[in-house]
Amino acid sequence: MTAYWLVKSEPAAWSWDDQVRDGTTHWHGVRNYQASNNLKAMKLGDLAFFYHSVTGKEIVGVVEVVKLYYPDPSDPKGIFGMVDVKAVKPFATPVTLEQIKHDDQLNHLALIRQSRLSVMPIDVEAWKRICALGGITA
DNA sequence: GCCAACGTTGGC
DNA sequence: GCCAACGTTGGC
Repeated sequence: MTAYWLVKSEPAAWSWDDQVRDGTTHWHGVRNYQASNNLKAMKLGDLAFFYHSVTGKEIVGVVEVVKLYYPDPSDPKGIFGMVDVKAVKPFATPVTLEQIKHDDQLNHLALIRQSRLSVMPIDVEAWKRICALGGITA
């Protein structure tokens, strides 16, 4: 059973274009227990929305989990881990934070309620709805 | 173990 | 650029 997620990245640091160019990458740098626990819960083949935070504030594409949680070598304390993700497809139309905030079926998401969380689960209904808004098939 | 101080994220 | 939210750190 595929689970669905959302991961955030500031495009100035790491953008969807960077992700597409490099294909498969290490989702390193998470330094928050809740986000890290979400990474830990990801399974191979799970899908995640790729969200541009700060600049853009919109979901721009879909990535797939291709390697399970393992230690993040960039964490000097060796506490946090990461997964590997691969670009799957871009949204035909990016779905903005503004849209999600004003959508009765979507404004329950942690993206709105917990704005600082950088890795979060997305329920199936919300996944389907956002895919529809983005002009892609779920 | 509490809590004040501090640092970071991310929307506005 | 500001600041609210909130997680982390460290003194006690």
